Amino acid sequence: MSKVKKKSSPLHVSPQPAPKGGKSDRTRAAILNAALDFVWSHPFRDMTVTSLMASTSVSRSAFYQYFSDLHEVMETLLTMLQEEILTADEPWFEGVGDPVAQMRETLAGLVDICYQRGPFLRAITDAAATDPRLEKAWAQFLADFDDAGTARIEADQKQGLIPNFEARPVVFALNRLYAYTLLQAFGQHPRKHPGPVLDALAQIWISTLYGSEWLGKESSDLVRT
Amino acid sequence: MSKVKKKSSPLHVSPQPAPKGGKSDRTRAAILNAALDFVWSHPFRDMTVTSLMASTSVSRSAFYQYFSDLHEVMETLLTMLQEEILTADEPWFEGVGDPVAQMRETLAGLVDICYQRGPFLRAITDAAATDPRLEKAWAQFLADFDDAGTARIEADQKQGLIPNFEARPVVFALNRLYAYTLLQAFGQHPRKHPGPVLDALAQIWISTLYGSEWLGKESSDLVRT
DNA sequence: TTGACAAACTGACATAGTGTCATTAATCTC
DNA sequence: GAGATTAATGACACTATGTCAGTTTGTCAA
Repeated sequence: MSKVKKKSSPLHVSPQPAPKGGKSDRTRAAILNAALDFVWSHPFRDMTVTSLMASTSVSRSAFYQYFSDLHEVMETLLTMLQEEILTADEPWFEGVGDPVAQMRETLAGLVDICYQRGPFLRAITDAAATDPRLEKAWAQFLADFDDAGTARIEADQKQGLIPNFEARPVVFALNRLYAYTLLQAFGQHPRKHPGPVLDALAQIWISTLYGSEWLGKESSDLVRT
Repeated sequence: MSKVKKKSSPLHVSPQPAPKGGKSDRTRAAILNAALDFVWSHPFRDMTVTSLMASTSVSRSAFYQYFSDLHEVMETLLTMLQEEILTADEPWFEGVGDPVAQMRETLAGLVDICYQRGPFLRAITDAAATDPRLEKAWAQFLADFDDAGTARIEADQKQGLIPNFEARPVVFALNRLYAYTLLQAFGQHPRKHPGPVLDALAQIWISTLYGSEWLGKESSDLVRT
């Protein structure tokens, strides 16, 4: 199940250095990297086409041959993040074994990614506030988790592992819990420590779904700080 | 404890029609109302000073005698919302009686307000993404709830009503759960039905803090739909 | 009623950022 | 190396912002 994927640089994904297709888009990659660099230490609202292209070797107008605007850049980066997340281990969403152990592992993995990518994630949601397309893409990103989580819970309910409540609204709320807690904890420097954040999230998910009797051991050692 | 406050119009707060101080700011009120009207049916990103002032009887430049920019308008409205919320009943945050019953009541009250003000709340957070001052104000708004919730939980822990975990990170997460679930459920037309949303939130809060044995009756009848 | 002072408002301007386009420069192919 | 295709550029038009000098409106004392 787990494809081993080489972890990319802590600062930013290196976007297709020698891509497929017809175009030899070194400039495109430079723009994406410039955006990642920028967003690591500045809020998205301060990003302009001018400031972005200043850190490349080409002129401002070249930007428009690769992207129609800044939001399209962010949308591209969101897609990359999505791939990174989908490649990671998420046993709870698919597995059929011990749900509590799988839940801990899944939560820890997502916390780890969001800790690494915090400011960048933050930039995506900030950007989504000013663009309908990106807003939709972000909403869809969350909605996919809603579907997967609902499916898993309904399966566990059939097995009697989880009491019979209406799964979808609970998953909706738990996913917003997840996304926006991580966003606010890790989206800005200085980031909070991931340990206590993970503990809190695991506690809430597990006691809501499986009952507080499962809350034995701390899980913060599953994430590298 | 509960001051009875007349409920303002479902569409928008009527901002100080005959205020204190020196200025006879009818125009100021007109601007605030125009902003509320606008934001009820359009995303904040489409709001411009021109479009706002078009629905008043004065010119665009008059705007700048009352507010330095659009974000300051939103900040003013956030303050009003804050007052509305602080005036509402929130027995859980202050009370000392039966915590589960108080929790349900508090949650129901907040769900109700957020349902009424959904698109407006949404506009505030969208606007916060593009302005440091407003961003800070919104963060402080949430932080106040973090403090109040932490205090209540620590008190209940001393009484043995809640197990001894570290309260602050859990409250932080639960408040993000709360805020962003309501925001995404009610922030856009068509809004979700408040009933299932409240049920999900109550279930998560109560089973996390007091244990799932308290999850007897549905609480959705506490909110008017 | 008039004059004078302040408050409220306005039109015109300077600025910043966006997105487009005709043109030039670079690179590849034969 | 000539021609063709791709990449990059500078100049322009446009939108929205925020400022300011100046005009209108309202109030009140003489």
